Amino acid sequence: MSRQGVKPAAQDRAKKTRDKLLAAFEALLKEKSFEAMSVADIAGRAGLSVGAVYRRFENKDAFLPAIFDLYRERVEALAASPEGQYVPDLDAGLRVTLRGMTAIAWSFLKRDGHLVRAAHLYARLRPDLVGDEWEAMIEAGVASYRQLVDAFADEIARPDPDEAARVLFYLLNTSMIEYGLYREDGPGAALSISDAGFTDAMADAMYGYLTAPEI
Amino acid sequence: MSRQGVKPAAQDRAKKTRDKLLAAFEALLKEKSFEAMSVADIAGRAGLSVGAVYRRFENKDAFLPAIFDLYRERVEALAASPEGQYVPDLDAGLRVTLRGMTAIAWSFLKRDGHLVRAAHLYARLRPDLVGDEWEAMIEAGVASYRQLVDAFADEIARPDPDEAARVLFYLLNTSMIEYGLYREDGPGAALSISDAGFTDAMADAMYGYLTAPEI
Amino acid sequence: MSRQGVKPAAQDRAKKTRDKLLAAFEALLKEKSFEAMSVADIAGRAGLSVGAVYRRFENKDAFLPAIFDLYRERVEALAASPEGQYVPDLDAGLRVTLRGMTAIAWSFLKRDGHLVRAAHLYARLRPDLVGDEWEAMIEAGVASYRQLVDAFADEIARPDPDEAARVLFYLLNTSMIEYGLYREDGPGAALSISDAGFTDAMADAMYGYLTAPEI
Amino acid sequence: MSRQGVKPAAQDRAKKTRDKLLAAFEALLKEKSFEAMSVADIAGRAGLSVGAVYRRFENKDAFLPAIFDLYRERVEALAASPEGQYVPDLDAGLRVTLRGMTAIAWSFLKRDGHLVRAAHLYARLRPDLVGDEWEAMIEAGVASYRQLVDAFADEIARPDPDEAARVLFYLLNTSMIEYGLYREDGPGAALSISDAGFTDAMADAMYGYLTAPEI
DNA sequence: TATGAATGAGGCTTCATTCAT
DNA sequence: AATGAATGAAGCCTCATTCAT
Repeated sequence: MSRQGVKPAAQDRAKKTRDKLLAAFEALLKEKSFEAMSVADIAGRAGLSVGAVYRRFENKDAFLPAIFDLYRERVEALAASPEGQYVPDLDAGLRVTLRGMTAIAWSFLKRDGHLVRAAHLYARLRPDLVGDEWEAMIEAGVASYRQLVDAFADEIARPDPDEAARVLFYLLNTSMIEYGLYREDGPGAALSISDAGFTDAMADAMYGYLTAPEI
Repeated sequence: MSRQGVKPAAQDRAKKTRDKLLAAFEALLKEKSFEAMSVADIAGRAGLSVGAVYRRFENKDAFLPAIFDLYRERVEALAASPEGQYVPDLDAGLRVTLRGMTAIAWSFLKRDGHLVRAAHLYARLRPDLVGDEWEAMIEAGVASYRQLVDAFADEIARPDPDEAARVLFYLLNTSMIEYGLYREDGPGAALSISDAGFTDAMADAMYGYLTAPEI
Repeated sequence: MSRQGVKPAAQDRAKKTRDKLLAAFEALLKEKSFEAMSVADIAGRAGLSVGAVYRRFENKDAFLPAIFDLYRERVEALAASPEGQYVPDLDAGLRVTLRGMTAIAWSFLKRDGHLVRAAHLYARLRPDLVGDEWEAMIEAGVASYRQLVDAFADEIARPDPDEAARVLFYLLNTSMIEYGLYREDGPGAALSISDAGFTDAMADAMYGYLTAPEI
Repeated sequence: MSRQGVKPAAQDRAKKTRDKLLAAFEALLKEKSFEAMSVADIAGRAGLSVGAVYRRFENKDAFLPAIFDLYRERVEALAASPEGQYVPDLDAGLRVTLRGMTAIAWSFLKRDGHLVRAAHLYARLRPDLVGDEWEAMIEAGVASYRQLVDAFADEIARPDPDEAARVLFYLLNTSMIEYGLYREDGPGAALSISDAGFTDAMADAMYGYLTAPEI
């Protein structure tokens, strides 16, 4: 029987196995780092055997790209959800809108931070394996910031809206993640501030960047 | 007074060995991650045997705190050097001063980024071993920002100067490091911008944070 | 009922491997001490890889309790065999019966002395790991001596039959083992005597203990 | 300067160093087994350097014979002391005399058991290194028992006095050591008896052996 | 001569991967 | 297809011994 001729039932089963493995992998990601996790761990958590893992994944490293798949999936789910609709509220103004955005980003981090953490970590530790997984995510993010920049063009002093959107994307991600994921284990430990105070401060920084007049 | 029962000559040799090991360790840190580095690697790079490593370091993990020692050492060296003297130039104003600071931070990153990278990475991966290494560094950094905040109190809208200094410390570190160390392997890939453009943008964000009026 | 989720075939294989390892371990025990034996030795002797050892035994020390398992197994096999049936022969009398017992113990030592040696050695060297392995063996042994003490109550002068059985157990074990296992390497070197002469002498000592009148 | 020409002062120093090492070795023997003890341990305990150890002892194993030297030394000291004079008291009789002997042996074990333990252990574990250290000790011991056998020839039924003395030596050593040194970690755990009860029981066993009539 | 630093073989253990069933 | 047993390279660490100072 040809490869294409795999029966739907078999395909279903194969997919179900893969999903079980990915779910197990994600669950473990909440508990330990990728290195600290053995293939047997993943298999066991999925209720499968080690051999089954190697039927679905070429090797352990093949799980790393899955981090980005899951990450993207959650971002898209957020974007599609009502919660994620930060429609630029022109009446409220840029600053308030930015505060709304940082608050949403914060809640995303609280929920799916393990994926964000893993994505950032392995982009650093194994850049070769991560490859261009970032690009699609970045471009999607930048595009949505571009909408915001365009919507509030009046308030914004930056001459290049694309660059502004990119800096915005960079600043939001960077500033939120460090504190949201590693508060006590890095520069975030300097802060003694409430969560809302923090997200507002970051929004203000972005606001300041966007509205600072040319020197 | 010399260490009990250890002759000065022996002490010298011991120190020289330790220094060789630390130099080898730091060199390897530029090439690979701590996990990817074996004790034999460190010994070989230092021109020593494995046993010599274990005479100076209790175990492999004992090298991790050394990352912070080296980091601190370099920060102090910078602070003591003419280059590191960003005396608040009251005439130039806050914004220009901040740009000067981000530029200095940038050059530090270009030179000693491997230490910064390692410090951030292992603060995340091995928080237990890193302990309170951050604290002293953080407090020193915050203190110097506090001077700046006080010097430019007129321009600054934030009501709490200590909090402002802390957010400043956090923002500077976070925003510079991500781009300086991982440009292509994270959100930094969104940016297509010159180095100076980047450091200025980050300075502007900090400026914006400091000067944004209360809502 | 089979172990959860483990097919009988796999179970068989697993057991076979464990048995191979134990056989190899026992064989090595005849040649060298536990410390002198590496895990690779055991694996090699069993025709297996090092990893296979660690699938069946948590670590090298986990082999130590096996010494006692094997020991017990052999004692039980002896007790179940015709040779091991030293039914108290009331007509022959206590002294002759004791001589029969020491002779049986002697032949056991000649056959399974390596286990006895290892058991005694590691009970001394690693008492923590041996734990209460002795207890069951001791109580079983004491119980069988108690039968003998009761059977020959007429001939025996000791007032407390339980204590008598315990001293008997102690004396038999102690006196036989030293000479049987280490003849030339300890106090046993003092003796120049035939095997039968030795076992008879030990039996006489036990007889003397049992029959000595109260002072 | 020729080897013989070593000055007395230097010889003194050499001897003092050796003595310090032996004292340290013996002290460590009370705490841990020979294998568990490193050369650095011995040197450190003696307040000397590792190199100094290797100047006095060819290698670590060269300490093993010292166990027997110390053992012998203590036995001789006991024999020379008033306490050790178990002059056969003909009036008291053989059985009482034997009880006196086991009591003396017991007190020796309580004091110098660490040497006895080590001697027995390494005679087993390293018979090659121990060589004929036992012989002199054995012959000395046997000789003293021979005196006793001769003194009480009337009470003793054994036809061969030399053999009797040898069995006596063997039984005393063997039966006392096991209980005195390893009570809980071997057959001795079977006994629940007072110290005096134990030594008396062993004496009775020896008495029984000596007085049992020929069959 | 003494010190203690350096050596390096060898032991234990882990775990990604392969393979027999 | 699935299972889980087996493999074996590779890493960490110890410590007897040697050697530079």
